[in-house]
Amino acid sequence: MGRPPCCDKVGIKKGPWTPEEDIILVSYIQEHGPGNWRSVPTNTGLLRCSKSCRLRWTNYLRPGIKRGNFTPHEEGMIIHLQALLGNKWAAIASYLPQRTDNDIKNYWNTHLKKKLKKFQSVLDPHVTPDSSTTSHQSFSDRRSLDFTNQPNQATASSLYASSTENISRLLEGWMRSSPKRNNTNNSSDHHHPLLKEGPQDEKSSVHDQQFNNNKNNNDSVDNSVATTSLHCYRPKQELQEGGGDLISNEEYISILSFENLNNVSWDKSTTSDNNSTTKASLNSANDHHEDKINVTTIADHHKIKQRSDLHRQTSTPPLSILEKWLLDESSAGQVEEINQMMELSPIF
DNA sequence: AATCACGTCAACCGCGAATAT
DNA sequence: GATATTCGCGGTTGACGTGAT
Repeated sequence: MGRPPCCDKVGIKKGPWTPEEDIILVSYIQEHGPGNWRSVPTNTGLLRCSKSCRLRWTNYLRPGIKRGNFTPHEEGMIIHLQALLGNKWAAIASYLPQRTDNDIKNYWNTHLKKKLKKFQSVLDPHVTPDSSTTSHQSFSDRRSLDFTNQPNQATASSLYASSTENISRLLEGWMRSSPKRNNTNNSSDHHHPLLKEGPQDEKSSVHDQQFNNNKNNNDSVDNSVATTSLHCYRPKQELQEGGGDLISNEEYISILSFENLNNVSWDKSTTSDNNSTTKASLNSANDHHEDKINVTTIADHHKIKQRSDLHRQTSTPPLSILEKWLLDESSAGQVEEINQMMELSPIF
């Protein structure tokens, strides 16, 4: 006996959401808070299934989402977390609060995978492009291959912006009126952003309010939805100066370092508060089984982390060294930093 | 100018886990 | 404890845009 569908297929609308639908959904969630998705379609009159509503909210309408180009730091985080956790996009997204798992997944599949392949072929022509491991990656890779397809991203961003601009403004108004976003008890705040005009000159208000802790100022200061502001990073220059795909000695060293990093559990360097795990890790630096256990531990941690995500956004938990680094986007000299970290650590 | 191929990404689907009854 | 319901995740699809021919 199969599981019944989440919603009646008859009369359910599919496909892209219209601004009107977005407004209805946002309006409802503002009043009732996210959750109880089952009741959303019936209460709002939206001809969408509950899953679709939830997805639309979590991936696009939820305040605090940053869209548009991924920064080099974000790329690095994704690459390393993917190497560590595998395709646990939700877990990875928990380290990038402004990015959705769907966004990260898409970015990985469309951009980073290719970069890795390209890089691997440059690094070692004998390695088959689709060799299973994706851990042989480094910031150097990012730096050398960065932004080779910026124009496409820019195009996509502006397209998105054009379709959701209204929602963006709508959300801005909401954020101003209800600082405790995503609070399921915020129903007392009945201020309707829909009925309020959101001045365009306050576009930075959406996610800045929530994630001030881990944002650097070099990052996009534009809205959670894409804006016309696009970035031009220095790596582009480096790319040109460095002669395209060729990598320098320094970068090569960095690559090797990251290989080491990925061959051992990150727990070894991060779980100072977990003696047993750390000990086990230290005692078996080359033991893959042990590594798996450690990775599992981290994955479990992520699961727990996800569950408390809603509450986490207002109270930052203690961060491990790794997490601190991951979330510290001001680490402009990340490559050097990581190399130093690994040099200092006997584990590496 | 028309057509084709490719890239991107929003959205859907199916499954498993979590929670409620 | 068993069953039903809901939620969340990851894989995949398909529409759309862009560039090449």
